[in-house]
Amino acid sequence: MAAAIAIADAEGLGAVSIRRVATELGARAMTLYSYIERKEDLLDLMADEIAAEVLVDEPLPEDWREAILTIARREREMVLRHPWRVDLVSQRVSVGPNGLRHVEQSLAALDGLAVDQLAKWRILAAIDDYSLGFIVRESLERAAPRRMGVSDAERTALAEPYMRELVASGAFPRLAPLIEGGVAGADDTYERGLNWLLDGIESDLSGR
Amino acid sequence: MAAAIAIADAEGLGAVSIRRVATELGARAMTLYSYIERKEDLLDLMADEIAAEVLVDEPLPEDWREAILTIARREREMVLRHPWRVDLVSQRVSVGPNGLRHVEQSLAALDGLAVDQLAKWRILAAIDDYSLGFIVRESLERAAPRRMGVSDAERTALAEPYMRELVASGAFPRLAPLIEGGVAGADDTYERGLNWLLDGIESDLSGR
DNA sequence: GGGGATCTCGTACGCTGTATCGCATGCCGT
DNA sequence: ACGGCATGCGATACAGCGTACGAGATCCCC
Repeated sequence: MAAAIAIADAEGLGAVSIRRVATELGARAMTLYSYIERKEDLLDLMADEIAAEVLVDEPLPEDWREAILTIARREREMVLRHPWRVDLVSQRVSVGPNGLRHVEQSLAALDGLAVDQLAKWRILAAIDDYSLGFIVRESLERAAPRRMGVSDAERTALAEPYMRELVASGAFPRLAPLIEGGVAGADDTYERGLNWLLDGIESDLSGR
Repeated sequence: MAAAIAIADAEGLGAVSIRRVATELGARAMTLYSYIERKEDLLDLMADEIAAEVLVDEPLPEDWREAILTIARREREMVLRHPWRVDLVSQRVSVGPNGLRHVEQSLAALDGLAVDQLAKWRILAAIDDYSLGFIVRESLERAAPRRMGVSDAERTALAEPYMRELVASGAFPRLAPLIEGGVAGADDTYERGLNWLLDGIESDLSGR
């Protein structure tokens, strides 16, 4: 598991093959099958292993919003450390021990709220959905240049006239200025969206 | 492209191999390489093709929240029709013509808002992130039973004692009742979360 | 010391994406 | 009408994948 995670961290999930992991361990491919039944099991184990990294050790803040933000930040940081996590997101339901501990801790963050468990569950689901979406998109944007390999400048060069044509076509009057100007923006995007969502939840809780 | 989409709809993205698509077209594998350079190109084309399905034909509602909801619903419906879309989400940045038209239309939904383009961009990003996260999670949950194939009952049988042990262990006091009771819940989860987010955005816009 | 269980892994099968190259076809200029 | 060339199809092949099967080696226990 540790070997597989090391490979994935360094070279991406695509580099994690049974043979490769075995080699890294000084063994042969089929040896791994003494410990796992299929490759998917290894992926599940990897996911749960890094899920431990989002667990908050110190006591959670009293304020539920601060508690949620603390956890959410750790989720994001974890994925930045292990970008391959997003590749698993769309294909494996991960409910290992550490994943469950994380859910339990997220529920604990809402201890102060005077609503029933189901309501808390729904609140968490919404927050998780936003987090997941943001993290996937962020990861993708970070990975995009790297994925293109050496062709980075080349792709940009190819994209240039394409963009220029789009702008010139006049079919995208609202999008065009954003492309031309670039959408740099500060890096507080994650927390801004999260706070919008928390604001909405809070105002709903307080009877709107 | 149409052949590939048909295969993916019916059997999942995993069934879309070059040979398979070629066979479906009465051709041989290498023939496809006359039209695409690599398989990734085909995937990009497929993604942009179905992106057309989220474009709203009729005029958008005046109210920006209604307009956003209209578009968001179409996104979700599209992915329900083509669940394999989520498999692409974590590996391809898709900016084909239809994808761009979709972005332009989303910006148009915010025409009524009195903020600059960058602010609109940020609002859209937050909404998109939530949508993406929800849709990925929903898709995953729908796919999970199917993915396990015949072992559906078998897996449930395996999971049963595991869950029982978790509940009994007392390590998950908040999670346990949710597991025991099941988390059915109504199916308006998507729009509830979306509305929370829109509430937060709106109150921010109105000067809080 | 014998025997049974356990762990390792050599081999092989069917699958993947795609590089290379031979062939057949059709169009074009003379 | 005919020769030559461009174009597109596809056969073959290669390196890689996950993993089923079963042989061999090792270790432990009676």
